[in-house]
Amino acid sequence: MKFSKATNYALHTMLFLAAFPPNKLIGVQQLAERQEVSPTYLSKILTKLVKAGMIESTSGANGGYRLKRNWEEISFLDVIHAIEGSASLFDCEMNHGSECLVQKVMVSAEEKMEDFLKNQKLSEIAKKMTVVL
Amino acid sequence: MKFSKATNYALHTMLFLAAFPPNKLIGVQQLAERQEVSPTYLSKILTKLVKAGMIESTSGANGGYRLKRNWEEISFLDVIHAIEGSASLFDCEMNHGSECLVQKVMVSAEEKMEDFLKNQKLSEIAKKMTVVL
DNA sequence: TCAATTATGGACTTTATGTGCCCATAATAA
DNA sequence: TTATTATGGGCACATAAAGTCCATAATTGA
Repeated sequence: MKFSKATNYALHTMLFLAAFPPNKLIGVQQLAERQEVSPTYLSKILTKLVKAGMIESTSGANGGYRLKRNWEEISFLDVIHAIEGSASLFDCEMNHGSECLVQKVMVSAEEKMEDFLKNQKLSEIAKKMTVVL
Repeated sequence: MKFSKATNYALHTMLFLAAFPPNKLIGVQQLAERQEVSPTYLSKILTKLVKAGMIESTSGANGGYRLKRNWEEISFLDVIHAIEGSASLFDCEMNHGSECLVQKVMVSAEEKMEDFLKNQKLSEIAKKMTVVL
């Protein structure tokens, strides 16, 4: 039961882009260097963010990534779901058909965490950060 | 990012024991049959609960497991920590030394979930359950 | 005391997933 | 056209979860 490193990379990348000059493109090379991760691996993660509609990419020389217009409303939870999926953290598997009380409690617990993460907007957190560009 | 099946088995076992006649011992065989899991695997999980001080075991014929005296105060979170450990769900690993804002947000989120689980006492949940002994 | 029963612990296999790399392909700019 | 950059498939490695097998210890009952 751990958040993946991929989620960590995704969150850091999004916050970095939030502090980066808007509309300016930045390549996966530079993003990868900052986080000390291989560009090939990071690019897989970025592709997921593209498909989730959070960032957009441009191929070719001087290409790269940048945030999409609606980025100010993107929350930590959105990023996490884009990388890890949105499935419940707890599967009961027993009690086929009938509802499981354990499951209900666990799902409620998970919702407490998600409600919090839903309110952590990238734009708000980025303001609090000191990013060295 | 998933809770393990082991945690599921542990929670179900604890709730079953809570609905079982107190002081009466029940063997791993019967507990395993209920949950459709192999007795050898379940016994590893039960040993963790014993070491965490939640249940006690007796070897030999007619031996088995039962709750310890303080069981009414045991929460879901206690059981989860006994099985999965108490480490944070999120490790930043970057920003050696300096604090990471992403890490702080994630830890806060985790605490929201844990605060909820801390208040879900086995005794309370067991009351709401219909267990067929 | 002996045999049956039950938990404990070590070592192992299997399976799944995360992490990371390599290379071919597509798209774009100079 | 060539250099650059993203995309995608496939492969390899590491790690952890899930589960098995067997030896050992403890306890009960005959």
